[in-house]
Amino acid sequence: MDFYQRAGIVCGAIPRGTVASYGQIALLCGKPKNARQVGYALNKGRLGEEVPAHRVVNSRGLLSGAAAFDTFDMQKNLLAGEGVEVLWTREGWQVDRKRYGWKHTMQDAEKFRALFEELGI
DNA sequence: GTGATGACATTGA
DNA sequence: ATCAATGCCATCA
Repeated sequence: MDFYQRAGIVCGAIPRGTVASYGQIALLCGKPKNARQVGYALNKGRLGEEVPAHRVVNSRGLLSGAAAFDTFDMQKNLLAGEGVEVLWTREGWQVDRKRYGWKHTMQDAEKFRALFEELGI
C-alpha cells in the first residue's frame, strides 16, 4: 500500500533530536485519519531498518512501550542519544512535545505532497 | 465476507 | 487536569 511508502519517507524526514506524533505523520502522508496505521507500519518493520521509528510518539509525547525494539528501553535510549530528554512520568516514558516535537511547516507538507505525486504513490 | 485488533486521536463529562 | 466513550481504518484470522 502506498501509504506505507509515504510513511517511510515522512518518518525518515523527522529531524534528529525531535519527535513526531502518529497523527502528524498520517497528516503529512495525506491521510489524517490513519494514525493507527502508522503505528502498525512501524511495528512490523515494514518501513525498513533505516527508518527512525524511535522518533515517533503519541499525541501526548508518550513512548509506545511496545517491544517493537529489541529491548523495552531501546526507544528511550535512542532518543536520549540524540539529546532528547525522556522523563519517567505517571503515564510512562514521555518527552516534552513543546520542546522536542517536530514543528513541521506548511512548506514541508507541500513538499511531501509534491514528492508523492511525482513518485506516483 | 465478517468481525476482531491495534506503537492512535478527539471529544465530552 | 483526568477518564471513558467514540471514531478510525488497514490488516488478519
